[in-house]
Amino acid sequence: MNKILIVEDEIAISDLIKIELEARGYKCEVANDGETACDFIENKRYDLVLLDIMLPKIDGYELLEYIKQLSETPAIFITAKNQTKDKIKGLNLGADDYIAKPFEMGELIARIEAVLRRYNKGCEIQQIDDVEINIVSRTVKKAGKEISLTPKEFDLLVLLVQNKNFALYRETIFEKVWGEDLEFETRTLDLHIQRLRKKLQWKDKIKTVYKIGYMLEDKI
Amino acid sequence: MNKILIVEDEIAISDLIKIELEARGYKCEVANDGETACDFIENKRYDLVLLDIMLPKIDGYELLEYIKQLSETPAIFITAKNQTKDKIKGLNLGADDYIAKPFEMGELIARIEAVLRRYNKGCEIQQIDDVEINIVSRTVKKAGKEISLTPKEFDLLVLLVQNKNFALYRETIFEKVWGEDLEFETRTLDLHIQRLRKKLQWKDKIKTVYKIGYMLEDKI
DNA sequence: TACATATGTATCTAAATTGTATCAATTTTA
DNA sequence: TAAAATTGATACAATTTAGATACATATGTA
Repeated sequence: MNKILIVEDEIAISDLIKIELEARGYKCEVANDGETACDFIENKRYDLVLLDIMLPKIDGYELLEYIKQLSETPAIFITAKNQTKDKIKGLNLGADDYIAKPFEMGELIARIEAVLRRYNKGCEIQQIDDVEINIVSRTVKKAGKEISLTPKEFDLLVLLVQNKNFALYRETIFEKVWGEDLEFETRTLDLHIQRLRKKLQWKDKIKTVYKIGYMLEDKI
Repeated sequence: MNKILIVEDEIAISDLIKIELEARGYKCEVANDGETACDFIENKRYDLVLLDIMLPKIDGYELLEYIKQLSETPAIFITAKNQTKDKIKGLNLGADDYIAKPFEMGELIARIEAVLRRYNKGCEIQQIDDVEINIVSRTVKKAGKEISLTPKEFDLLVLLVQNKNFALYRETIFEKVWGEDLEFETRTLDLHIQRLRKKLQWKDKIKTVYKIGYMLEDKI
């Protein structure tokens, strides 16, 4: 399930987009001004950001730069002005696409899907330190040597990697890896973390966030 | 046999890539500047182009546009700069993937294979080790000697080959080979895998991905 | 009909994965 | 600092899954 942040000051429009996207199975959050958007971006993880250029206080360009500093989250610009200048400026700053108001909802969906598809391409292989994770072949190598992980271990690793530097709640991890069909108050998750740490020799890299859950730390 | 064009002005690097790729069974040609590359692209056919962005005379972006005008050949960008901007620009222009110098050769190979898989270069004849699979005549040879496969076995083999190094879910295999009209919880698939392994002497090459399904492994 | 081939079922066995129980270590909190 | 809460470590048991084998049912062929 992809999570999309909609940054748009016109509530009529943001609501419309939200409804349409949710009908198509996306999970949406709305920020009606730049500050709220900043706050969301700092504290949550999105798969894509829809970004209006004309915003009160902080404008879309600034916001985009900020997003790109923090993460690799793709962004699509929305603007009222159908000006080529804006288009160029947006794309140069790192926007992945651009759509002008008024737009057909179908076109927006198509663009969102194109961008998400494009981003997922590059994600078949993830590299963290000397560990290479191949998501499609479900194999893991450390320093070139293959490490054998069990399915649950692999799924857990992928979740951690895809949310690196982001503390994940035990609850969230259970939901994503086990699918909430398991009792919550057991030592199962800890055990799997333990096994991952051992196999990858990631004693310190997988951090325990006391009373919260776990996090994969990947500083530059 | 896939043909790859390497466009890279640093001869040390282009040579290195060439050697590694040829060791893995790709046929390679090298162009050390944009003009030579143009010339090659006009006159020959490639399955994939590796494209350095920083080139003398004609740069990688221009070259990519030119390639995409002429053909549907997929392209992967190589660049020294690990800048998000470049990444976006490249992908927007139609690059299929992106890799930053310095890179692990293994990662480059994986990305090349991912792109080729995506393009599904529908080669009529596929070669895996000493096994030659002719998809149109539906015949299989191992070390030049014909192996007789049943229809289901052949379909299964083709599916595995066309998705090599890609873990296929049991469910997916059932869907593609049997067309979901078969009970899911049986040992049928396992049995067919077993028969394929025996006939092709591919005990280790067809890997069991525990709790997931099967994968044809074809590295190096 | 008898036979060969292809394909699926049933069943048992071996192996791998996953979870439970328990206690030790660590961190927080009072 | 002591008690409480939380997480780490270890051993083991239960469960799940895939491999192997024998056999059954088609389906077409001589």
